[in-house]
Amino acid sequence: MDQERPLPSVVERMWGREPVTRRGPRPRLDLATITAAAIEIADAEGLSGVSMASVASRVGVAATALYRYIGSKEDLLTAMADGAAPPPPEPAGMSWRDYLTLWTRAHRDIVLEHAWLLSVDRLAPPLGPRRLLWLDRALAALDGTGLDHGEKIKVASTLTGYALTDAALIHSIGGGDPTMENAAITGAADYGEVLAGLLDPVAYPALSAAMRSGVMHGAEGWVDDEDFVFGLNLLLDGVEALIGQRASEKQRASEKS
Amino acid sequence: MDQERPLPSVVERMWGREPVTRRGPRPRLDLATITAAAIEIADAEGLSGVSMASVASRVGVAATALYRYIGSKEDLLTAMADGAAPPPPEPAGMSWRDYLTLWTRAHRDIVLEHAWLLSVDRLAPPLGPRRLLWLDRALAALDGTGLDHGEKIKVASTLTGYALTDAALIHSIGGGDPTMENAAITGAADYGEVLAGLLDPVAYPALSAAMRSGVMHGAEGWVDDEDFVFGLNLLLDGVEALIGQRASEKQRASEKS
DNA sequence: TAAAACTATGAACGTCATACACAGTACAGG
DNA sequence: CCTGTACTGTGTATGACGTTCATAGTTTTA
Repeated sequence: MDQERPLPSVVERMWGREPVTRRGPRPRLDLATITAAAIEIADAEGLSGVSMASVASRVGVAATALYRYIGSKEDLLTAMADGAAPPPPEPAGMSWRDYLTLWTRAHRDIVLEHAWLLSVDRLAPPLGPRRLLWLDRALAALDGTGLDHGEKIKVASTLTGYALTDAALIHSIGGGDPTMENAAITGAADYGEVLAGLLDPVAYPALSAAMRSGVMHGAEGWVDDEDFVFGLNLLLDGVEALIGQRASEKQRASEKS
Repeated sequence: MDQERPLPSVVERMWGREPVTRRGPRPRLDLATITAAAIEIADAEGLSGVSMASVASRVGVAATALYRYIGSKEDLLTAMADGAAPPPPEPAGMSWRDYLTLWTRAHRDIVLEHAWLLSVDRLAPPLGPRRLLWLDRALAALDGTGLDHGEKIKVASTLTGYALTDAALIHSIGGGDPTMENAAITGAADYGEVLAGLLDPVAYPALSAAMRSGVMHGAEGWVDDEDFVFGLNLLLDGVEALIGQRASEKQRASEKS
């Protein structure tokens, strides 16, 4: 019943806890170089280019050698998802709102730079050191707002979800990377036209009205930073309202005493 | 240059546009029964149980017969993602806010019932008839709020993202389905403990403070409906503020005239 | 009745993740 | 210094899977 839970060994390795034995040949690899290689491949060729064989050959070993470091390909993907995150921006005296805006946008940009994250990230709570550092900074930004720990975490995870949603939208509509894999739609204009052609105005009254109105026509940037800020502000306005509510609660309590 | 864009043939078939030829043996299948079979398998065994062979055998044909109806497994997954959506709730005289709350929760519940959607859904804009019906109803609920079409769409897509985020959170933390595939974490209590054990309080000050505070301890429902409503209200408060802003703009314009 | 158009089949291929036995290598203790 | 031990990378093998293709069978059209 201690904290001696086995814990996925990949997670251990992500935290630098490589096994401590000093016997046999010195390992030629470590988890970091493996994941770095895998990330490079995924960035260049998409996730479908990432196979055990391709990663192994990039780091110069046989395919099966990787299994000395990771238990399965799933583990590799988990490690990649953490490894793709750079250090978070530091909240150098910014307001919580400015920082979280910056934080969320940066988060989204990472996903856009590594579009394969959209296919890897199951939105599961992170366990790797890099992703947790991001979480930490978001919580830190909310210090002094009167929110409790649970609320802060929920705010952060909601913002994470928003970053992912926005990235997915930009990627699937505007993007059109050459390395894109599920390129169902090639541009915003197409999407609007296709929909307009498919929709029965009786069964889909509101949607076909929207399509006829010409939103989404004109591919150039109907999903742009303004739209990102738009949706984000919906959230942050809500957060701000909550903070105000907590503050007034606290004030009322102090008046009472 | 007409709207005669080829359009993924799966999409055509999702809309019931099966080819019209009347020669040769009558087809024994159609896309709907194939996707229904695939969805049943995915619900029962998870996404990894869904192979061309397993789906084909469930509908009683050889594996390769499926390729008469779908171009690839990717197409099958696309069709599954649409087919898993039941008809949306109808806004029987509800306020936009009540309806969107209902809508988002129902959306999330669908994802929870079909957890494999988390791995299939790339958050790409939908093209199938069922998913678009959901979108239509959300837009319809926002009629009369003064928002323009683009804003309505952005609100709906933000809510979609929120539903997915929340479903992912519940699934990965609380869930613990037997059919779960990437069961990295088995319960909320574990998550908090594991994190508390891993974190260096110096490098992760805010996060380890949160962990020490005991949030996330006690697996029973730290992610519950209250939390869902909490985050959702952040969003809806923002939407409400926007609607108010649009309304006052309109009023000012009419005063001026 | 014959051709045409379409359907399902079975075999075959290439790719991939992964298991396993083996060979080589470095440290520990005598 | 030397031997055992524990660990690392390799090669081969296997089974599952997605997909292609030629073929045989079936229904409609002419």
